[in-house]
Amino acid sequence: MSDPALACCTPLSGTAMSAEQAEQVAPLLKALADPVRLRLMSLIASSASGDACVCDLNDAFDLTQATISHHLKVLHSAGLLDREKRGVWVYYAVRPTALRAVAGLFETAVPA
Amino acid sequence: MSDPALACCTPLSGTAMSAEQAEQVAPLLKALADPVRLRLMSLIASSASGDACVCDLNDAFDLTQATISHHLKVLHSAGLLDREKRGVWVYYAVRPTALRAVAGLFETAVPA
DNA sequence: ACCTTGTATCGATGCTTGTCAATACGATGT
DNA sequence: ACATCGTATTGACAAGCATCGATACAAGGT
Repeated sequence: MSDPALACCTPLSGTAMSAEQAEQVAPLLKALADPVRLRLMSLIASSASGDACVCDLNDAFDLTQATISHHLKVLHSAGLLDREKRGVWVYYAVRPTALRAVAGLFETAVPA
Repeated sequence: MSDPALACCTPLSGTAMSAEQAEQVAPLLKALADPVRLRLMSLIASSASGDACVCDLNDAFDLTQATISHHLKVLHSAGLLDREKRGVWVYYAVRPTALRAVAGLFETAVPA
């Protein structure tokens, strides 16, 4: 189980998805299905450099540092965020492949 | 709170999403973040008629009828499914607008 | 060596959730 | 009226989760 974010590419519509596919994608959605984690993803994704320092993320919320750290861990373990330590600070960046895997679910598959 | 599925249109990337937006979209993702509910959505969405009878959905899972009914209720309350009673049977159909609202989150916003 | 600062982990707590057995409701047929 | 069939609801239970305070770890600076 190296990369939890390999769930890919079968849209909801079209042909019914298998139970295995559902079990693979559901954890990604579960990781995203929290207001705080959604905002964390959004903050990181919309940052100019493409990544964000935990120190900045902490200030954006009215929550304990422990709680933010927990949410970042959830997103990281789901394969949605990359983690890189630079000196004392830790930077998180979104994994485009993981996000694309989820996006694939919602491709309407309707030409127009 | 007429339509819980009006959350719309600000992708994760681009500009950071507001706390209110996150609180609106998160319930939709939470409703989808379950393997059984994902398969239910997929089964319904991929059905030829566009909707599916509960009687058929029950047979597709190794779960109690009560459990399936519960999951359908979750999806319906989230605004992801429409419910229509035809005679003795109940048919569920996906709400395209709701699905599109979620899909909007993952639009890469990259032209190419 | 020590203290400081940034981040992660631990343990606890209260709330939510997935599942079931049992039961209720509602429509149809006899 | 009654029995039947499809679906929803209720109540209960175990498991999971978001949050916190406290603490640990790790890297730099003095």
